[in-house]
Amino acid sequence: MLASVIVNSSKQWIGQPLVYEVPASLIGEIRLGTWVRVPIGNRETDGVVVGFPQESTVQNVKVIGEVLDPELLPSPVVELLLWMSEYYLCLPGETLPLFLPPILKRRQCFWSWLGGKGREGLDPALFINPLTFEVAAYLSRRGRVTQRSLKSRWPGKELDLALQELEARGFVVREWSWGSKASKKQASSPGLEEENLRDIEQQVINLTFEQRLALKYLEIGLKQGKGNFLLHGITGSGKTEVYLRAVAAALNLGKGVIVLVPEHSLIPQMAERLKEAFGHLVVILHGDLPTGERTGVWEKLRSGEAKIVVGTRSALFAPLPELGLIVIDEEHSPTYKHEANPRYDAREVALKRGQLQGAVVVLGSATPSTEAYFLASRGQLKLLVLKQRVAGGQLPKVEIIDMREEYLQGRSGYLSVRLQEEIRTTLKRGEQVLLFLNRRGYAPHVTCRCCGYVPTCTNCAVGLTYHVDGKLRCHYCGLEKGWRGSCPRCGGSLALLGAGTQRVEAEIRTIFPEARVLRADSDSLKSPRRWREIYNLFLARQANVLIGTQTIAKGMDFPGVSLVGVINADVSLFLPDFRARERTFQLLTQVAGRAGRRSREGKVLIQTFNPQEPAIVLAARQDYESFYHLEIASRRTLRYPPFVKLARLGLMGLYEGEVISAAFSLARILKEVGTSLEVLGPAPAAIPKVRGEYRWQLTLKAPGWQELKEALEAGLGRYCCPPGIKLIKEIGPVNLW
DNA sequence: AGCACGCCGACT
DNA sequence: GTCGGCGTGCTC
Repeated sequence: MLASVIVNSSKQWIGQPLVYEVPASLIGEIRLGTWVRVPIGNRETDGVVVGFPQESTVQNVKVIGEVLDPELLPSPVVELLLWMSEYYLCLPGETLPLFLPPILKRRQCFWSWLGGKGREGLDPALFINPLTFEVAAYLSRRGRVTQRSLKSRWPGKELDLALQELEARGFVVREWSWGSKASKKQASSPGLEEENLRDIEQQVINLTFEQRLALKYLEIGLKQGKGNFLLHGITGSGKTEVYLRAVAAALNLGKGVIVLVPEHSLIPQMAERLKEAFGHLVVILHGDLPTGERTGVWEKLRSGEAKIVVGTRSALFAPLPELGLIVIDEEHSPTYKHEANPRYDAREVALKRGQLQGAVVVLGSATPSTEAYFLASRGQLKLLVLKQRVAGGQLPKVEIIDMREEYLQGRSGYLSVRLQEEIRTTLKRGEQVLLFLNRRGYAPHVTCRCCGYVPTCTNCAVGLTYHVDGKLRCHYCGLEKGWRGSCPRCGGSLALLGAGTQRVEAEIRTIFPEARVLRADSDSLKSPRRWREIYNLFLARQANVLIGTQTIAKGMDFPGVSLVGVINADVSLFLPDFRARERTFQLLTQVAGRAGRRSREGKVLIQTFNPQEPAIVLAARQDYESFYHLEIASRRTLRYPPFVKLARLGLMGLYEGEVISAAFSLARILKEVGTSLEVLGPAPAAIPKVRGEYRWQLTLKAPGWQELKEALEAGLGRYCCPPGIKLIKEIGPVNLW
């Protein structure tokens, strides 16, 4: 019997699994996901079993030495690992780390005596092997002994045979557990507080009709162990209540739950809601947890001590052996795409994991991705709709402000007269204002008035942004440059153009000196603690104006806010990305949803130079369906997802000429192999140079994943990547490159 | 990690 | 001509 094993070579996992022989003594002990000790070269290391090939082309197949843990990973999780490696074109050894904690802790193997009291009842003649009697006598005295101690007492192969004989005849049983402390048998009750569950049950009365209907579908799915759903609920419609009730239903079936949120800052509020209901069954998992903590959480989930994990996309790989439900909140968020190998999409992986483990998958959003809504229209996701706002909250009044007119009237600031008026009256009423701007820093464009010189980053070939501390910064690599105010080329004066969060903050402080202003962007939020501080200050009304970027657009619930201003709705609209309009629509809809979440009527002002743009007009009307129909028509016409499957091949290197010629020769090969493959490019990447490396790209279109993969395999098989060039393979790219 | 192989520069 | 620097790649 053979096993393929992902082997650890020092700190790295070898990409391609290696084939070993399973010794007769370990057959039955080894399955998918077993952690084993194996020989490699002239030494030993550990590895994870990921398959059982029939044959091997390798001559000197070595033999697996020892089982370190029979079930490090649940089998379906190993299947998921292999599927991901194939789907995203990477090696299993690259995928494995996603599924493992930073420190692998070994469980101990124990042998427990079952066969009656003392050695009196034991007859040496009962056993074939003479050692067996001795071992039996020893075990019957001690009751429970680690394998390690038996090995030290009886070194050599004989012991294994003795234990095998005892196990086969039911005298002893093998157990795996942590440490040497006496077995703490508690696996019976999941530890769920009955009272809390009852609370949850009672809350069903307070659900709206739509929420109850959605829940009903989810419960049916949970009972059947299958079903994929798109929960389309406008902001404030109570998606979270539906999630909570579905979680309770999954727990009642003895199953675990994974809840994903798009970013860090959103974990606490989701976790708090879940902890209120399910207490210590809830754990948090994300990339920035300290190593030890991450390992602890991972163990709790694996052992069943914890059953609900809340986290960012990496929490999708939590080792839950019994999985009932996966929730992906704010499903449309681009953060669900991983930007390193393996370049997976958490939404796709969640659907696959659900299928492999018999779990229900719920994608939730107020503004679903075009792809998800399309799947729903095809019946591949069951659409659940929440159109009503709960607790009498009203949709805000949205007003679009045409900034072209402002400028025609000779105004030069970044706050329109109308927005200033509204800020003034809002502050007078003692209410709060949220200002949204997608750019940090002070001025994103710096240009010489005389010769047109633009200070750029030497590493990244992008323009530098001026910051209030008097420095020019690159927003890609963080490079800082001093500022002299004059052009280094002609000595002319440099103009500061465009507005970032700092500039808007300055403008607010000038116009409203009495306002208490807070700024929330990645400059002011260096640490998650700082974000928490700002959040709490604003919530406690210690400030009345909050200016921010992305982070404040998502999920934040400030009851005191009655005015939301979008400074420049156009920034994201004209990016060279087929999803630019969708992003703009989503962003504006989410931002608008921040106003008037409670009973107070809210107002939203959107400043734009494109007041007719459908993404803006329809966001203002909170009209998702109309936007979707426009968008899906455009995707069909232009042949973009979901009508085709995309891939991106990125080439990086220190010398531009080499990168370009590599890109062209790769393109030529792909054009030759492609029957159903459409090759776009080569073209320089959107950011053509990052951290000193030049980047070119090819975009590939195919009818589906299968065709894409076949063409890529054929093409890349014939392509020899020159030294000094890095090739990045990405299936289903989501972000600009 | 270890170990082989391999391709350049300094030596006998 | 050979010896040996350590960069790169392989380990079933």
